[in-house]
Amino acid sequence: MRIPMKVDYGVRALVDLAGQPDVHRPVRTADIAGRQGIPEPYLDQVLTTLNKFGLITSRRGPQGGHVLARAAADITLDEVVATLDGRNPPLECIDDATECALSGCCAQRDIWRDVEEAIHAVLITTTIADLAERQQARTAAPLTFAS
Amino acid sequence: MRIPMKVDYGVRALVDLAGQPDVHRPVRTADIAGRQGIPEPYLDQVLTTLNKFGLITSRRGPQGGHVLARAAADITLDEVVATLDGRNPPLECIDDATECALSGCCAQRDIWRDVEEAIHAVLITTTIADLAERQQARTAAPLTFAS
DNA sequence: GCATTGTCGACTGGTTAAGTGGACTTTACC
DNA sequence: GGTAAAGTCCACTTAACCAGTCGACAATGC
Repeated sequence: MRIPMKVDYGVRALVDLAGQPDVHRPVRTADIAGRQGIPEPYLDQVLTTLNKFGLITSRRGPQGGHVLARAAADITLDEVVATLDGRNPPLECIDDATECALSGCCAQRDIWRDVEEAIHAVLITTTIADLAERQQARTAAPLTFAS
Repeated sequence: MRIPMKVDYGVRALVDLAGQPDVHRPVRTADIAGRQGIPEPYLDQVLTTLNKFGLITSRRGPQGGHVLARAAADITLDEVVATLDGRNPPLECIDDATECALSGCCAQRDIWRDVEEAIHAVLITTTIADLAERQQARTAAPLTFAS
């Protein structure tokens, strides 16, 4: 039951983009990687798939970089997960009943589906904008216990 | 976000045991594997760890096999997952804040924790007995659309 | 044309899902 | 009581997948 690193990195990158002062100026992979502590060559792959699926738009060359393709408030976490994790159901049989001969009378299947829906419920109600906002509130007024 | 096969198999095996007419007679690995469509040598490993962590008790030799160590109603899915999947948090930083230098002001962390808790909530309210009951209701009165 | 930056593919190391073979334990039978 | 068979237990191997690295290529701007 782990969140793939791809997803974590992808969300972090999108939040980073959403938090830029000028949302239309492209941000370089290296900058995001540096700020977010992500191995750059790997982030590279993640951003490429985000671009391919239309969550960001990327421009090459000098002054190139990545920009959110849509308003941050329009990008739900659920969509990011689906894009990067390839719409994987938690178990094969949940989407494809033929995968398991016992599906017809399988009690577990309901439970795993409940789990999936519980996850879905959390992810669909959260947008990149929510996270960026929360993030900014924290960095602006960091918790200083020792002041 | 996948359920490991170990977990699926483990749950299936426990439900199988709970559904036996005589709960105190040991059931062989091969029988469970056959009924549930699980590769036998792999189920073997799963049952061994379930035994090691006290969810079942196993006896070797002729007439040997596996028996639930406790009442099926006392075994929650959450416990099975924890036993077989080794209490993995969805992301390192959730249990161990030192894992990520940015934890202090990381907005995502809350969300992943919400996801974890949503999963937990489903799993902790479901017991092996629930599943066994549901299972028996289905096999007893299967859906016969064409009658 | 050349530096800069994203894109793409191959490659490596670790983890998971399985399969294989053998050791160990208990029971039944003679 | 000794022995063979029926079982679980345990260590090793293989194949596939994920995380991460590296290097060649393509596009863009000056």
